[in-house]
Amino acid sequence: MAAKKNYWLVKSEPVKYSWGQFVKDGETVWDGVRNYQARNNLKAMKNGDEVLFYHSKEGMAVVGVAKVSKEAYQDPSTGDERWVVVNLKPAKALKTPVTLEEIKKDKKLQNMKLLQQGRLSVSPVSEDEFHTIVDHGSKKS
DNA sequence: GCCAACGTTGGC
DNA sequence: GCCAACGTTGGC
Repeated sequence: MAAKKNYWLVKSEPVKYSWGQFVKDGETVWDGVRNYQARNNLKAMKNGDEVLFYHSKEGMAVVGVAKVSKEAYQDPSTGDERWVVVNLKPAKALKTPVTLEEIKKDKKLQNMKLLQQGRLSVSPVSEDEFHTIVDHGSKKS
């Protein structure tokens, strides 16, 4: 076991699907991804991988951490075989949301895909970046 | 609400 | 296979 764990970041517009709703649901199917890069990232997710949950537009902050509870499978919301989904479960909420502004200010986070490619909805995060963010989120600001 | 950036599509 | 047009996303 103990294959190396990977880290990711997914975004959602809170208007559409918020962290609060996610926690209430207990588990969700991450569907609606219609972008190849994002799709490839979904496919690379493994059970137990940790995923930063980011609110785009309204909020613009990482608000919690989720875990992959089911690896990629065919998107049930479309017959198109190209698209896949994963299941995610909330792992823990961040005490303080880590805002985009804060991420931009942190030297260690300058290489994040989030900053380089703002529009990508599922992106890889390095272990360092992951821990840095969770660190920010566990502090009172 | 606006605008810029990017990805995707379709015509050639 | 290339490139222009279009649509969508997301920050401000």
